[in-house]
Amino acid sequence: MTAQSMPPAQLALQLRDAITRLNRRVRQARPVGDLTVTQLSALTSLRLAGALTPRELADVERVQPPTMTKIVAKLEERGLVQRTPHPTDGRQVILATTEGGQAVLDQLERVRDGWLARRLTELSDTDRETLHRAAEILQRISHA
Amino acid sequence: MTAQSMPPAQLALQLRDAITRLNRRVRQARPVGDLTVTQLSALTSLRLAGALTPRELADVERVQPPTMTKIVAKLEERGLVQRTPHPTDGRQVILATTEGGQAVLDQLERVRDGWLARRLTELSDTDRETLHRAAEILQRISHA
DNA sequence: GCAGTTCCTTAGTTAGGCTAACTATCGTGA
DNA sequence: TCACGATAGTTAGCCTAACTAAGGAACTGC
Repeated sequence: MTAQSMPPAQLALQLRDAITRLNRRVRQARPVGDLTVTQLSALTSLRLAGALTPRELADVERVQPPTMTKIVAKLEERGLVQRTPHPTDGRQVILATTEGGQAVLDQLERVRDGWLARRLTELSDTDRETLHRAAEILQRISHA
Repeated sequence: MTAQSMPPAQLALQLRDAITRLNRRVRQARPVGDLTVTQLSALTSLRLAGALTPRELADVERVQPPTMTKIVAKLEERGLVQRTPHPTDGRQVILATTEGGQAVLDQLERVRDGWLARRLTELSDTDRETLHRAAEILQRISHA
């Protein structure tokens, strides 16, 4: 079936099916240091940005602030992120990765998303190119 | 960045990022009759297959049997699926959609995945074609 | 006919999401 | 200047969704 003959509603179903199943699969594989996909994602975003407030990190991760409070609490428990008070605004907190957090991400650099990466290795260049373009589209959609 | 210059490990990261975020978004929108995405997915698979045992449905949905027990329990509570004993094997149960379940799916046919479908409508034919091909690849991967 | 296996369920845990409501701080306008 | 609304973060409580461990019931093979 081509794009011309597939209406958005049907594509939505197929796409949702694909992402929910793949999401389950990816979540099953807990790769690095017992961190979940969600925790790793937050940690990665934090390092990428350098330092963020919880609200900013919540916005980046597309979750509500209380959810980010929990995620950050888990990461802090493990000593992977650090909270420092904002220099001028007493309400705000600055989050940053610790050396331990950097180490975990460095390890991630080496291990990466093993299961998914292995599957991708088995694909053709064309398929990988398709997935790459699809990922860009989906990221754009998610931020709409 | 093209497929040639993007190694599988990096593509895996990008793809994982895209699907986890989109998954969060899709889960937020509870479309039909108070059913969750997970429940709808199971119900859809069940109708597609006609009738399945819980184990088979769990395999299709890529969850562990206890998880499927809970999902089926919720669907049964709402009268959307029916359990009948296996004719010869007393351990097994046969699951099938009820008329109510069919009705919900028919309604779904009409409403479909609203939020996602709307986003897809805004895309170009080329982008939709890309997503369609990507979904096929991802579905294949999830079952590997 | 017993031992092992399979199927399903129950029980309990954990992660991750939400909303509502609270505390503390900030900023501003009368 | 100070009272009050707005903002940042957390807490509390609830839900879904996944897991593992362990159990009972039924089947199967020797």
